[in-house]
Amino acid sequence: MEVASLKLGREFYSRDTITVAKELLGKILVHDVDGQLIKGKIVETEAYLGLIDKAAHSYGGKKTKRLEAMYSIPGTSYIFFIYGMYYCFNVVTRETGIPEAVLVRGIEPVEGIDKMSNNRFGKNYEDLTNYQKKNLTNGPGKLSIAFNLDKSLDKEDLCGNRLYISEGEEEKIDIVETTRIGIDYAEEAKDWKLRFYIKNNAFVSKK
DNA sequence: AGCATGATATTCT
DNA sequence: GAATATCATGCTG
Repeated sequence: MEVASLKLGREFYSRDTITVAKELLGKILVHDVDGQLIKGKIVETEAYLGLIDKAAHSYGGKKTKRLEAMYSIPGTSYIFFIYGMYYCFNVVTRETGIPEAVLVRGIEPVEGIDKMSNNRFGKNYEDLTNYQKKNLTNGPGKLSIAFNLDKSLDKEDLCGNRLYISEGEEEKIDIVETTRIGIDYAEEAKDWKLRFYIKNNAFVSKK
């Protein structure tokens, strides 16, 4: 039985990107893979501010085939391929046509943990080493493998039934604000504090 | 523990 | 042809 009210709607995504990045912390990412649900709590995000942000792919309003998702309606997924090996999952924000997004960098497994561990390491969770358990979903490339996220889910509507985000538990979340990862080339933008994570959470990629 | 390196392919110049 | 919003591995000490 579906509890539709728990799913985040268009109005959640069509707001200021920094607000969305912070409020995504503690929410639950859900991927329905042929009826089998993979769920995890979002614990780390980064905001990418399109036009003015040299770290963003869409800096200056650049438009290419790969960036189509960023110019789509808020609540669209933007999944890009990087370093010849990994996918990164983003959530498009703001009004349609403003190319801003939030990168999800860390997730704490909630449901379907054996599916995640098989996607990552080819075995069930109980057979993982402690090192593997710790590294299951603590990074953008890693969580994409665990959640089966790839190019086929680029431009997917997160207000649909295949891939979406739900409300988490009612809880007080202690947010740390700091600089983003892997964008040393971005000049002044590399010092902007646009990375947000839940304090003391084990699935944050980097303190 | 922390650092250096290599893997790998799509995208854009 | 170069760069890349990363990760795993294999050193080092």
